[in-house]
Amino acid sequence: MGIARLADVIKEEAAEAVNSFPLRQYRDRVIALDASIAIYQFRTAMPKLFNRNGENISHLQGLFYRTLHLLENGIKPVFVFDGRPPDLKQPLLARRAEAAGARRDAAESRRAENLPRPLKQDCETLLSYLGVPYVQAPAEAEATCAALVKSGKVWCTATEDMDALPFGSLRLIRHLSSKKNCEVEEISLPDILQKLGMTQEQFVDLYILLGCDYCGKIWRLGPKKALKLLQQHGTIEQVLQNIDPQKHPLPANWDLEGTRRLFLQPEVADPGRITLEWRDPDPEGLVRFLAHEKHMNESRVCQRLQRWQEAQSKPREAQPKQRVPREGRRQRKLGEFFPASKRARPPEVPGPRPSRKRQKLQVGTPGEAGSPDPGK
DNA sequence: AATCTGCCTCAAGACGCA
DNA sequence: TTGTCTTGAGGCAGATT
DNA sequence: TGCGTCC
Repeated sequence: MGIARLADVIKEEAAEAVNSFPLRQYRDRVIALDASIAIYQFRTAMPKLFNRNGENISHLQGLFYRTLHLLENGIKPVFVFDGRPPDLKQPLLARRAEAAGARRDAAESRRAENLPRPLKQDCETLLSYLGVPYVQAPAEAEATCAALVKSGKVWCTATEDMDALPFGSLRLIRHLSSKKNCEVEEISLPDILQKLGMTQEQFVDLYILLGCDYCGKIWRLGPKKALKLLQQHGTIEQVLQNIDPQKHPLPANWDLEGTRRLFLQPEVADPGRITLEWRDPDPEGLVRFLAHEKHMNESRVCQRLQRWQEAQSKPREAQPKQRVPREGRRQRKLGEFFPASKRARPPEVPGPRPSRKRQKLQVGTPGEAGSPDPGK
């Protein structure tokens, strides 16, 4: 995969493009996250948590905790859901499916990339109660994240996946989830291009030569040579004319043009038609959904919400100028929602579902909020 | 000596208590 | 009743230039 | 800080 290689190339050849900032620097920033990757992580990295109905709820717990963590830090998250994987990815998915063993039909492999439907709906419901917007991408989530960044609606993409850079995300941050060091690594695409002396088109060519997900790689052409040759000759076509085709055979079915197009003109949600709005989390709805409907441990949910609310009422260290009345924020008191002791659990049945108002894309003002540039 | 490939492994999330 | 074994990163050996 | 637990 080109991902590790690209990270290495950037660190070695364009170290200036990589910086570390404390999470606090991103207060009031809008950050796009690939929902599918996050959810996949929660389902694999966490032990399986089954509620009394036998449903796996790892992803809900993970998403709940992580999102609150972001909100507590003043970050405005936007979750972007994957759409249909591009056709060029089909061979890759098929290969994965084949490697996985039993899966045989194409439909199966197609679905493997997307989240199962109920899973996704649960996440959307949870995000709605958290007051966090989400966007459905027509194809690759990373591509739509990049488009949102380019449009200015979003400050950066948070992902471990380097794909966002060839898609044109101007800023990419990594290690957002690790809570320990609380330091986030930010990679600046313009800085990379400047340092490498490349255009975005050439950068995409570089990514292709490093061996991206969508097409194979040229035999015996590694990161060092690929970079040097591209800087020297400008395009892959020119590079090919300057290497020995015997020693560097092309991969089979190498769709160079298709892959380029995929990165340079990807199918994305139109940022102009998307408005993002954040609301305060709805504690009552969260308890109803997570604890009563999904049977997450109620006291855990309440405890976490309480912590969140305490953080809310604290003055912000990041903006000492702004005097926020200590007690005053318009948060309602938690006690109103939660029975003081957890014994007051309502009867089994969730009853009529909490009105599942689907907020498609919430309307409101984009979180274009200005705080000083964390990037410098 | 530098570079590339292949193969191996490991671990992965967030909480709270000690 | 309940899954799955993916994905990326780092290290090392050995081949190729 | 490390480690057991989360359903």
